[in-house]
Amino acid sequence: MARVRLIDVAELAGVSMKTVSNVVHDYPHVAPALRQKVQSAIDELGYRPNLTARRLATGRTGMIALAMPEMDHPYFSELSRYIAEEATRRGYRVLIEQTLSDPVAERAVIGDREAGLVDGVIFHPVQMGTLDIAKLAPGTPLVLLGEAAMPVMTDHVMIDNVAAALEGTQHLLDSGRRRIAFLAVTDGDITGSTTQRLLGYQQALIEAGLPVSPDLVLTARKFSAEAGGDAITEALAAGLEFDGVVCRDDKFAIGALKALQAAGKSVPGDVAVVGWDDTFVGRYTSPTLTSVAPDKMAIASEALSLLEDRIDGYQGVGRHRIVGHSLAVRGSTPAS
Amino acid sequence: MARVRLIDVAELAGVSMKTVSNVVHDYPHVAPALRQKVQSAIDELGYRPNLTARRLATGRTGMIALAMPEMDHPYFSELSRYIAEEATRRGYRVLIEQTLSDPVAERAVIGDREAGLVDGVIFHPVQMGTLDIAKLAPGTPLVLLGEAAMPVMTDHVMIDNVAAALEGTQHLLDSGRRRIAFLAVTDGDITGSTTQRLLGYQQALIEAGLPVSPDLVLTARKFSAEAGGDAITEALAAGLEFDGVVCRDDKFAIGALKALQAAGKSVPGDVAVVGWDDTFVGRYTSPTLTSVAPDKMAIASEALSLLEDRIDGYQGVGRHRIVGHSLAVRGSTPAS
DNA sequence: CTGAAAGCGCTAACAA
DNA sequence: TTGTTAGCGCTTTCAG
Repeated sequence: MARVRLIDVAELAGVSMKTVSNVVHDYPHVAPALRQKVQSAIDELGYRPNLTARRLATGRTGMIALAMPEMDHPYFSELSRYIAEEATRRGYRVLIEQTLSDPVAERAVIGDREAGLVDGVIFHPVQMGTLDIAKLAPGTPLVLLGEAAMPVMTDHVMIDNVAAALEGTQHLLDSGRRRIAFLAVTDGDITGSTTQRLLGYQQALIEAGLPVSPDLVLTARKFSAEAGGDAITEALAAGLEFDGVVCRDDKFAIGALKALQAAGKSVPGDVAVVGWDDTFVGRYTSPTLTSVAPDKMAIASEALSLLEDRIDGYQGVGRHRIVGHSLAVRGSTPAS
Repeated sequence: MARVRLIDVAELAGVSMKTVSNVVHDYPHVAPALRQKVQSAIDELGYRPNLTARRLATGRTGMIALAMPEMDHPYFSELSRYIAEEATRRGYRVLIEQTLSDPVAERAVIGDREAGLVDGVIFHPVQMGTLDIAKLAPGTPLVLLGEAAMPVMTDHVMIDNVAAALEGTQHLLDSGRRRIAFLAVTDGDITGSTTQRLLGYQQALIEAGLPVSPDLVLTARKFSAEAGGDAITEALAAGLEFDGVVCRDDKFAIGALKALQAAGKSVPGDVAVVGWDDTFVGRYTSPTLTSVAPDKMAIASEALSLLEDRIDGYQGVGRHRIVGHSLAVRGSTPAS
């Protein structure tokens, strides 16, 4: 019960604190006999080093913070898992910071009024612009995730959104679709992901010699499957014709799937659907969902590499890592 | 850059550390003039209190650990979200501990060789029995989640699995189904959730005067949608007839949905399906999934209440909290 | 290869 | 109301 300290072990073993510490840390140069004696003292007392004290002495916490909008959003929960695994592999523990896309919470993540909590932060911003971030960022090592505008001073990991959107659209074009819509979002996307994806979509149309019609860009009112579905339903009601739709997000795509079916359209027969993030859910809708698949594992490991550099003292300018992506082709698009 | 300490602020402001500390903590009795002076010194230096040092001095970390099998499993990610929110509300930060159902990782959660990391632990065990847990549990405040066998010495939050399974089965019976299967899991469920749910299922059958046939208890080989689907497919191939199935888990239910459709059975026409956990995915399958819905928010708040008691020194025997559940009726079962 | 002592930055009891 | 001082438990020079 009463907590045992290093010095207690030292006394029982009849050695100094340093020696006990050496044993605890598996230092090479300790006489076997001593090590033995110390170890049994440790066992007998049930000694467990106090991490807080160690941290104060070393200045390292062995923890990183992972700040993201929602931990139960499929994309973020999947990404978190990989980040957690990678962090564990590298000897860090993960502190979760859920921002719920709240600007105040986002500022708190990096402009934190307290120090010494974590060694570094991996942050997926939604509301904060890169300028804000650069301005507020304290000395804490920081790596940004997601599509925050490129010219940032901070380290940053993302996929090539333009290329990915182009490929997704291309896939639809390959199967003969000609009137392809894009399902975007109105608000809450300051970071420009939608813009970049839209760009890739338009580029694909242009390369195919097709017109880029603003009518075909639908916008959902919020980040939810329902809102995505509503946008589709309204477009259909307004008489818009399209035979394919590239969605900014799997959630939208799922809503779209439902809305299309409700409207009597077959997927992919009448309308083919491409989602984004290759989320777990997309494998269980019907039809299953074709989706742009960011290499989540690569995002996790790149992010941790960059962060670890910073933690180890790297002070250079912001680095940008583009990691791979692919298109997970499933039932919502015809085999091209 | 160079970190600023309390004493630096004190010197600049020409006061003692205690006074600065008072200001930082918003202590009531500080002369306004002094407070002002100290505050500007804080701002000028950009002072931010070092949490690690504070912890060492106070003995409280302000953090709790949340240990669960997989952070990207829909049920756990949803539950985590509520726990994180509740924790934030109560002033705690959440450290994530992903066990991946690995016995070694599970032991590490509570038998940790390090101390002083967190004030308490919320743990959803999969592999560890309650005896193991009780034996290993150090002085750390601990609350268990999930269906670990009841007679534990530790605090524990769960829903009434027997009753919930009974209601789910009852719902099927109400709509006239008579050959109702139960989709269980073979391994990896030491904690007895399956057993309790099976019990409720059987009880419902008995109350309805129906035979309890072991043939109707199907078992998936692992915890995945695929495995759940396979179990259904095999049962169908073996000529088993059933018009309803209660699944131990939404994942199984989702697999079942797919397998039934693949076999040409309509849902809920030919076979009605009930899932468990009322997970996000169930709202986007087709048909949508009827599912037993644990009150996740209640689980989160009860768990935190119990844990906070323990953190505050409560030493009594293990308490068990049964929180509410309901049945989210959707498209996979006919309106009764 | 092992021991002694000086911090790490903050809190809190005790004085003033 | 404000200042002084002794820890919190561990790490880490620097001697021995």
